[in-house]
Amino acid sequence: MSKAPCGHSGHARRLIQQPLHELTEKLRLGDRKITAPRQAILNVLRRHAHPLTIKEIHQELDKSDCDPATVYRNMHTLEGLGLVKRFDFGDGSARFELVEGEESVHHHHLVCRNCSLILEIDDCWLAAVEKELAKAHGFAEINHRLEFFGVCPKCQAAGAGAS
Amino acid sequence: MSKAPCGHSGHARRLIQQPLHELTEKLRLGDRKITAPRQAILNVLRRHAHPLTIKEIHQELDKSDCDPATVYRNMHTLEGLGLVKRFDFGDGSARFELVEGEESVHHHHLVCRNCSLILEIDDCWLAAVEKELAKAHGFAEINHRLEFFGVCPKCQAAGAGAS
DNA sequence: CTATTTGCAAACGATTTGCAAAACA
DNA sequence: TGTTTTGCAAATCGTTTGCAAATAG
Repeated sequence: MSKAPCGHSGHARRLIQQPLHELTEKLRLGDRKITAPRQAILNVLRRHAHPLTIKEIHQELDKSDCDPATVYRNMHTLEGLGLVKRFDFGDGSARFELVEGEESVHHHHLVCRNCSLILEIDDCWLAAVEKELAKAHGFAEINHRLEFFGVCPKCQAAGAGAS
Repeated sequence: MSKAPCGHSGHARRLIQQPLHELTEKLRLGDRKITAPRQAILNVLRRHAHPLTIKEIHQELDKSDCDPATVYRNMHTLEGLGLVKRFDFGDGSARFELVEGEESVHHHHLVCRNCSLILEIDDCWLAAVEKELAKAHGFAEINHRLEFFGVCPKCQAAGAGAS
């Protein structure tokens, strides 16, 4: 069916995929050890243009390369170092995506409510809104969490009419 | 200081607060029984202009008026009937807000990362974006989840500099 | 009276944590 | 070698569910 191992596919937004050594370099700069589990996790993330759940990451690790707890711990570590960004699609599982380059290119997703197909949405028009809110309510360091949900073309065709 | 029992306060956006009988009427129309727990829960929600967690709702119920499981079940029921709307601030707990009138007035929130102060944001500029996305990617029934986070004025003053 | 709802306790899934052993630097 | 990290198992947290008793209509 689809080529993505977990049923995800869709927009190949940015497959820039910095080489592994560039990622591990960031670990080093953060005084973090370059362990096998970490390299394995980074490699899994490098293979995907979409955010992955812990379960998806762990399953794709060569035959349980490491314990789930280790994945959880490392996602925190990597998030802290700015190597990955956490997303929340409201389904109870956190999702993680590799951050490219220096800055996290702020973006959102369009997720199929039915098959979980994920499209990356690059544009974000909310910086101006954030400024307005900051001014209007005196808040500082404003950011936002935004995701879109809908039914993808395939699922519309399949479930035509019924749910 | 604030009158809200759980430390929340801020924008008293819409305290329209339809009378209880108007709410229970909706239950009746949905073929749902008007039980004590349900009335109690609706009354708690009626007292707040901001979304509440299950725990907050349960704690405010007169001396454990009902079991937490009952609150969970009822929030599903009420959500299904369109009486409440579910929000997700990404902190692991669902939040529920009473829906006013017939339609849920679509809105978002500005949440203080430090003290959880919640402001209601009425404007939403994303209908147009949803249409664009629908057209561009062939998705149907698009909606979105959007919340803003920041540091409120008080917390800025308090934690000035340090975190 | 009959279907719905509740309370209670057990089950669940995602995530976290304590601790001793294993692995990096 | 000294510190970080891992594996494993147990603990937590929010939420769901099975089932018999209580209750609304």
